[in-house]
Amino acid sequence: MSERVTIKSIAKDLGISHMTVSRALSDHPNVLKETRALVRQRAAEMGYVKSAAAKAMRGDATRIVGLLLPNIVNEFYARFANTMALACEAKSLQLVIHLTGDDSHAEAQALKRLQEIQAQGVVMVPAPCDPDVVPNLHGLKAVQLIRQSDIGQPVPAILVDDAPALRAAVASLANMGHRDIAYIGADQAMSSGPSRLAAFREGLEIARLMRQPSLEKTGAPSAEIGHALMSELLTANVATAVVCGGVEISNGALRALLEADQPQDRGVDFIGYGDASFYSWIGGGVSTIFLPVEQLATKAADLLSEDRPEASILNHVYPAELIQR
Amino acid sequence: MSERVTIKSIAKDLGISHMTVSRALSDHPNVLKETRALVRQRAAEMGYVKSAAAKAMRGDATRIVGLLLPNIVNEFYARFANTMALACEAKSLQLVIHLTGDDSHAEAQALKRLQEIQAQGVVMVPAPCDPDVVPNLHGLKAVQLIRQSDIGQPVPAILVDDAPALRAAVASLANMGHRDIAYIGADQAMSSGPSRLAAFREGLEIARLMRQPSLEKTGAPSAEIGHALMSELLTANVATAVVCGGVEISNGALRALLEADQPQDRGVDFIGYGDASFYSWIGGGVSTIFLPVEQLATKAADLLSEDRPEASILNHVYPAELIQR
DNA sequence: GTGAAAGCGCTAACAA
DNA sequence: TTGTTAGCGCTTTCAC
Repeated sequence: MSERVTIKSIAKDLGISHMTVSRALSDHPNVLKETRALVRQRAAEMGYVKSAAAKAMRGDATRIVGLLLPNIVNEFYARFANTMALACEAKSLQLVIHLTGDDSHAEAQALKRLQEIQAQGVVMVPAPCDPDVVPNLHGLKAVQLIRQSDIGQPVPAILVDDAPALRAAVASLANMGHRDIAYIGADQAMSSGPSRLAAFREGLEIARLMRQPSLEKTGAPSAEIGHALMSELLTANVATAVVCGGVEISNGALRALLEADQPQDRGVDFIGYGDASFYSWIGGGVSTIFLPVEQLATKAADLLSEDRPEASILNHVYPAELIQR
Repeated sequence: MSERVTIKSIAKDLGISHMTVSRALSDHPNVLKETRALVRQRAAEMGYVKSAAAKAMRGDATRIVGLLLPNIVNEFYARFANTMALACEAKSLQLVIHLTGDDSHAEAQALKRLQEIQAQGVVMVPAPCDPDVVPNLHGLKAVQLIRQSDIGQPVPAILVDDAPALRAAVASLANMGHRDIAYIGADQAMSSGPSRLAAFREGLEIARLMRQPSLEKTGAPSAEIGHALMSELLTANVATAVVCGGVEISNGALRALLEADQPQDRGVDFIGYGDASFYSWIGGGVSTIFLPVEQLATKAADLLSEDRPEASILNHVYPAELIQR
């Protein structure tokens, strides 16, 4: 294939200095209009593209940011990625996506690769920390998402406060007359697991309902587990309502419910977690705890592109919202 | 913040030549074991990371590949991105995702950015071509996905052949006794629109059924349109079965169907398009035309990482599959 | 086994 | 207005 077109090759082709070419292509004032036009045309003809590598080596910002997610099929992450990708296009940032599978080794690897290409920053859902691997981000501007984990530096976090929504979920069910409200959520593997369960319990307390350990089901955050836990609940046939604490788990649980039950005469009231698109209509609409994904993603993009020195080691907390359907 | 750590700064720190540092860090044979150990340790302490820019400038491969998608919320694209991201991690490639929104201007822009960073290749769902913008990819190795569109060079394409599955869908409905089978799909804005409709018509012909123009509904590929077209169909109340030709459209149509209809006594048999996760269980399971996303994505990653010169301007066609539920 | 020089593509700073 | 020089971080080539 043809050789790479550089400002020097253009300069040679035109019999001028490569600096004139550089200036012409960079809109420097000190170039004759005619020269500039000539250069630009020839550059276009020859198929010139700036070398990002050369610019990066001179210290220019790369306009590359990273996004570390456990996966991207989970609808929450997919929507986050989508929104953030859009925000990045708008800010003319390139988005490098790494999937970590919640593995801290993969995470460390991804961070290293991002540093190598001098990414300007990274938004990461920190993997459950493995003390074995210390993800040292030497100077890389990082923003933690959803979860907070101690990596070397203190970094800002974008978090969701779902406690009020969870309490509201319990309250609304209690108001409907439910007394046997179950909870299905993630276990303590993630810090969010216990805190959601705690919020659920607070909700019970506020409603002056008894805690029933047999109605609190937790497990790994996956649709399969959610399905299994919900099935257990349905078999036991004690609970009259369920609140979910986890996106995947909610999907699985909902599936178990709809498989067992007809929407018409459903015996169990259900409040999901997350904003899967079909919640809005399936079975007449599923009440759910809505996470403000778009806001989170927009904020993340803002934090990365904003250049303020060290102003914001703050946490940015967005409230989840109970959507009743 | 601290200055960037380079081989030179390490060398100065250690009082040796930067070449020795380079060799030590690159596992060159000609370095004293002790020196190597010393250098590596100091490098780790100082937080050294290789400059990808410098390596790129010397002509080394960047190990960066691009992925251009219309969006990433569409479950098909999300799954594709997920699989390809995983494949890239496995091949230690970095994945840069650009969302084009099917806009050829955004597409051209994204391609340019990828060239600037010397991406090794790009997998792209070509935007409906706007003769205004010519997305010239000067030497960038490209692979087209799903759709085929004439960009400067001839490039390989990864395509889905859904015609057999569409015909099979019609056949299976005909076998069930349906005579008034409707079609809801994308219109001619995409090349896939007409070809799917054609396959549907072939299916009718094979089954010796009459074409009924009023039962062929097409429109823009969106869930809203799918919902609207399905609603029209239900109102008209002529069709006893529906085949979809489009992921988004299928989702919308299914929604309209489930809103109107109870799964039990459904009067309309439905065959969707795509592999949204809830198809497997919603309403007792939705028959659908399954697209082999994982295969496509794996193939795409392979094509980009394989280094064979120009061997494969071939198209790689994968058959869609009718899944009966 | 180690070091010095050169050059990848680009632009700031100076020279003409 | 245009040209020359130097250097960003790295490795290949050639000395030592």
